[in-house]
Amino acid sequence: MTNPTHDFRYTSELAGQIEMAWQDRWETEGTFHTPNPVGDLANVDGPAAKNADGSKYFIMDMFPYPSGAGLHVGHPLGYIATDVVGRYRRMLGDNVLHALGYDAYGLPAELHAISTGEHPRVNTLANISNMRRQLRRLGLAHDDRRSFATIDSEFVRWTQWIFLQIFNSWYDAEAKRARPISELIEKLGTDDPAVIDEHRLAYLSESPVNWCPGLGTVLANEEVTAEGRSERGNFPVFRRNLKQWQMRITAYSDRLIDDLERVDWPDAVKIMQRNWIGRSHGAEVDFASEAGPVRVFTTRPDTLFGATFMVLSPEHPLVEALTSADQAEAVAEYRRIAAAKTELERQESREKTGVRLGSTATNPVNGEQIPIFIADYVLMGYGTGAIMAVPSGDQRDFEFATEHGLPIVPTMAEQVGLAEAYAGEGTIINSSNDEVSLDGLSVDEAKSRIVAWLESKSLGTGKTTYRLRDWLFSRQRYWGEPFPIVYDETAPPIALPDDLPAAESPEVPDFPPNSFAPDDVESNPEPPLSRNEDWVNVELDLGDGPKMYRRETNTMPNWAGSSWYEIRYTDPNNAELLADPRNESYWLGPRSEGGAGGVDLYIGGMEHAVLHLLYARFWHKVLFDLGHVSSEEPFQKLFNQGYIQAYAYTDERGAYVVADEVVAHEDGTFTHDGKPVNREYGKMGKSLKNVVTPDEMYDSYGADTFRVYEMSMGPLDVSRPWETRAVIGSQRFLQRVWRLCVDETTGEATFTDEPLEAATRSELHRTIEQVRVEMEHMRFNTAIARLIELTNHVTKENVSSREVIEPLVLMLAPFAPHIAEELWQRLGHEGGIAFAPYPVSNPDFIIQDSVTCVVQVLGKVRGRLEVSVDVSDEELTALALAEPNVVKAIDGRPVRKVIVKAPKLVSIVV
RNA sequence: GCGCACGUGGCGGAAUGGUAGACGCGCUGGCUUCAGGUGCCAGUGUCCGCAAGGGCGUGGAGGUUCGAAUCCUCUCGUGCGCACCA
Repeated sequence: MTNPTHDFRYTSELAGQIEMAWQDRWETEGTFHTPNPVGDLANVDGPAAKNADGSKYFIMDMFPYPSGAGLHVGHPLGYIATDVVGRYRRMLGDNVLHALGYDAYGLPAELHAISTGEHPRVNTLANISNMRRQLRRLGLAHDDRRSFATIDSEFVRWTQWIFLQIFNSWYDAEAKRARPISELIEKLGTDDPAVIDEHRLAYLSESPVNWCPGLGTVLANEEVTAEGRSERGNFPVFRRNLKQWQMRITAYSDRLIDDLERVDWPDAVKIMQRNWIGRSHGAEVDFASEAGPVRVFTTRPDTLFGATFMVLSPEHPLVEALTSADQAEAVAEYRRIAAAKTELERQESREKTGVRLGSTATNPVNGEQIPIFIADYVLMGYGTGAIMAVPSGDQRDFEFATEHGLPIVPTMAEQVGLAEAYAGEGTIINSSNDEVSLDGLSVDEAKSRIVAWLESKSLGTGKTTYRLRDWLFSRQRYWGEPFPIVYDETAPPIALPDDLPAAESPEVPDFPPNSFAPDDVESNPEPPLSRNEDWVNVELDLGDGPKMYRRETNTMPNWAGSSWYEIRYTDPNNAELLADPRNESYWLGPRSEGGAGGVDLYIGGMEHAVLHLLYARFWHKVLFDLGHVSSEEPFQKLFNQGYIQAYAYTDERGAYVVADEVVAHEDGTFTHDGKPVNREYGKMGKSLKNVVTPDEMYDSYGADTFRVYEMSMGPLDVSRPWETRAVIGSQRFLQRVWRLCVDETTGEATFTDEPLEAATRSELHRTIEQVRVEMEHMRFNTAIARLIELTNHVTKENVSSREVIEPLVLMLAPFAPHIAEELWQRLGHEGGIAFAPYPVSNPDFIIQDSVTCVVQVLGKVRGRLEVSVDVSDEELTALALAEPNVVKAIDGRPVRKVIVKAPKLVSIVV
């Protein structure tokens, strides 16, 4: 403290002392230990016990990956927000569950292990403890008894258990739910693996998968970017036929789409999930050909009469059989070129190239012989890999037809005369045969009529297809959950029974690199675990006496742990069950009949809109079907927080310079070391030299100031730039609040027991009312603005009555809990503020005897009147028309109309 | 190309169709200080004016309305998502 007269000022040093003292006290007293209905966490000593009968409220953050780089100021944004909500709900009397775990499997730890030779667990645990320290200093009200990491052997055990539940179940399409595989065995009357394994929700299959040599592993579709590269590391990805584990997420396509209606999520995320699943309704239609029926999928069966040719994907299995001798060479050449193109090249070229096969197919609705082509704009991976081409109704077909001189037959009145395809609504024309006519119908009517006709003639069926593919679930990594699967000499996978110790990762002494040159197409996946013969070969007694088995050597993707962790928070130490049903249903169960249930508030970034959030919903639904959870959805309400961005600066060579040392000039330019630099806006990162850490904020301002600043920067869901120099404003605010209670020179209490004057009391109750509304809508920036206004008001008026200071401190508590606890104690309260009741506004105290009335003339404000709130329309009109400035603005013109919204507005039209 | 957001002072951002710019940063002036910093007080959209007051202002152009940042149409720009999905 540099100023001797202000020994008791709320400085960063004092804030730090207060904050750490309260953090210790919360920990030793178990303040945030939340009671469970049953089990080891049922009884708590702390103050949370008094909320045990309150309404339950389960909040979650998207848990962090414990990266070695530690946290920057952007990371805690969501954690502070959930903490504010949690602390607010506790003060409302809710029983709040809030804890934080760590998503600890992942590639960075494995790469670090490879480069250092140190076991990834060592580095990961060190990172977790560093992150814990950084987060503890923030004062988050977490129940630390419920924290875990996905690498904990107890947690892994349950991840493996869930895998086996999925492995041992099948999807009953009629009942629209998963059922135990034993019921399928009973139903089919066989336990032959060749039959049964086909139906498992987790299954091994040889199919085209994404092979990424650069990472040395296969990847899920969701992990591959549109450019055909890995989301992590940006390495090229190749399609390869490999035998891998898959999860039958496609069985849940409809439920994953339909149940989006039952959750409170941002539309943007819902739309992304719907697009990703990509459901389209249409029909499959068979076109007769010399090689047998060629089946196509179409969403527009109503345009069948306009199908003037067919196009197969170059990889379509019937291509050879349908190729005539004189086209054989051209077809082979086209297929060769198509095969050599990467996915990206195929997508980039929009030219409608293609080759005639030389044979024809029969359009089933009119018997016409139409030519068959192959073209690479038709993809083998969607629908049936073959289309009927309707150039009048599909722009791609139109372009192809124009290119190759093929007939274009309009089937929509709206398309006639257009120089392009017409895909909208309208009236069908040119569409009839001897048995059925679609002419004059709308698109929807025509669709159902033609599908009915096709079905009656066995020429086609109504059909729904999806873009979603099954989830590729195995990885060739060391640092992931091992599969609880072994093999004997007869190939089919064998589940390790529950009572046998599940496979733990072997302690491998070294981690040889297992990736390949990024473009090495010839390379093959090679699971690191397979090199460890001692681990791979294991003697087990699975019922037929002790025998040697080989373990599955692939590991699970790092999405596994995050696909079910919400369940474990409810009962983290349960050794017998995933979670006791009484705990699970209390915290996650539906709040009302027919509800989907789930976490009450889940806050995290947009980047998981598809990946994590889709996988977690899928696993949760399987567990629901199998009776292990009472909730159908894992997350009832989702909120995407924005990101804290930062400026970075490059010098003339393009190298990043330390952002902290850059000087801004009045003309909008920036210099570093006197030399001009360029500013760019984006992420915070070590390599960009613009990282600001929470630790720096704790040192310079304290955790409370940092929390208030992050919450007051703007709406939570909007991204915005970090500005360290603006943090001071939040500190000034807290200093003013402090000064209301504590004399900066003597440290003595400054508040009094005097009652408030009516005007200030009115201000207070108005503020309480407004702040409550803002809190309910998570508009923390405006809630804080209201608190600052109240503080400034009482500071200016020199009011120091506890009647206003106490509610102010209470409302401040969710944002700045440490200073609030400290002041609450100084105000003479013993019990701590975390569970003190949130202030309630009394409308009787809100007085408003006069209000400013605005007088508009032709929409422009021309005068203001101080009037009583209950002024009558007539009175107000008279007052307004008499106001000198208004008279001047009317300028003698006749008044045509007066609109009065008493008491706030009069609008005069002349 | 398609879809969804979003464009407000020097900056971050406030505004149930009704006083545009709450709150904060910055800036200017003052007090405090040997000084720097911290703190406190006052001012701060822009143009004209000593003032009273007035003109112009929410990316741009139209429209609806007594009244539009807010609703509608078009347009420009930025961000995000999807992308030959039949």
